[in-house]
Amino acid sequence: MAKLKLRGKDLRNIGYPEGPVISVAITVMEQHYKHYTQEAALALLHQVLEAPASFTEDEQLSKIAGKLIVEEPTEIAINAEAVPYRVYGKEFIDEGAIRQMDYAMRLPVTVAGALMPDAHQGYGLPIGGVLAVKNAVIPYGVGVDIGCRMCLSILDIPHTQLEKQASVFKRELKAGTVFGAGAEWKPRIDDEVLEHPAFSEIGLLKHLHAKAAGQLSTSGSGNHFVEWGLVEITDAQNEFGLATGTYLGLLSHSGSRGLGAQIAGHYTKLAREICQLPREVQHLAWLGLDTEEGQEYWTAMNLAGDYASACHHQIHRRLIKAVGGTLLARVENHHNFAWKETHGGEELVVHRKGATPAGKGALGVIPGSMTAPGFIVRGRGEAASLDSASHGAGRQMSRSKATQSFTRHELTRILADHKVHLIGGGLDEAPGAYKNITEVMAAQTALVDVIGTFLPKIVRMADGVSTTTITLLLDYSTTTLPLLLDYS
DNA sequence: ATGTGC
Repeated sequence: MAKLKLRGKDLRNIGYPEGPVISVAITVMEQHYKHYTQEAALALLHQVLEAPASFTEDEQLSKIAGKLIVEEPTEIAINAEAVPYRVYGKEFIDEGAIRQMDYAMRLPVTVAGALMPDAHQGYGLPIGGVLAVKNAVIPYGVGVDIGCRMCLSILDIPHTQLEKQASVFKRELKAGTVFGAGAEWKPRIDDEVLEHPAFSEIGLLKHLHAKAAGQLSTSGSGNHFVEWGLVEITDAQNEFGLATGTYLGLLSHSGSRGLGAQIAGHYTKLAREICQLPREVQHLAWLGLDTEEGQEYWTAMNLAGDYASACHHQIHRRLIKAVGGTLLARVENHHNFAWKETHGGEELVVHRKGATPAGKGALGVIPGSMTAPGFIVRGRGEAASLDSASHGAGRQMSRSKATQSFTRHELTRILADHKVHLIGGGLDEAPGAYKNITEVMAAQTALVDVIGTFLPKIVRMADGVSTTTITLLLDYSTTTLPLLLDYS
């Protein structure tokens, strides 16, 4: 019987890639499968090529499989050129955010994007980044706090009561909210969002139901807040049918708490396994919208959005009831989310990571800071911004830099000057850590029209002490914690 | 942003 003779060409013909695998395969086959016909040898080699992972235990074929697994291109290339995109308020935006956006615009799935004037560096997509992609969703294009949103209630209580009855509003704000990582509201609240079928359909969500139930109506930490303030309606043609003038308002900013954070963490890890990208863009790993994983993320993301909304509604319901008010109008909008939208005649997935939806006529709230007004806005539907606007003033200083730059005494002075009462809050959230909201708004006059403003008066935030301090205090005694940390 | 770990 003729001895087996293989040539590189034979292997390339059945799909073998160029490289060392060719000679390794020829050597292995000619030494250990020499009694095989060429046809049988090539058939076997084809099997190894199709599923190298299933031959890793084979003494001889594993040598070929090993080369194939190593050589298999695992990294998805990004484009050399970025898709052009519009930057609003470029003079306010740090280089890091621009660099991240430039990278995002080079993904093969990217179709369009824009950068909002409050942009700053984040993980993967910058905060303030808008990214429209084809048939995929990027977990870190949405962000860790899925469904983070604003909710404003305008009440029928005369605005003068806020000063006259300040102690009542302060008391109820403290009694009706709870802040901090891991914070729970007790006793647990029933809400129909907890009955959502996704909680029983997706394994991860089954596991998270108890956490979600415990944290419903809580506010989290960082830049999250609940505040009483003065609404000034300036547009006589407002959608609420309200006369221009001053109203009492309740404004909250928070997201999907541990539920959303766990969903984000789980699916971005999964995306990074499935979609291996160059180091610079590894956080932008996506899930195909038509894959099981992508569909699961989409369902979970939407659940986290509904949950974040439910949290706001429960907080507002509790506080409005406590002060005996009636709702006149409400404005609510997500600013960390992805939507299926049509742009330029194409259905795309639009990620807004710290960006306010501003399609024509869409209402939203863009907060300022503790001492600067926020804005009630109506979207203008500007195509170049992909129907988006900023989600706030944006940080001009990192949390650590802000903590080093200000003293508690200075913060107290600034708050007093603006007649703002702060419960909790850290130096990392000091007004000076933020960009000038007036300048940021001026950079996006093409994106939104202003209907009115919201001026914070009684603000509650998480206690902004260092993580180390919290750990020490927790170790020391859980029961003394509220007293030690309450700056009010 | 979360609540605990390259």
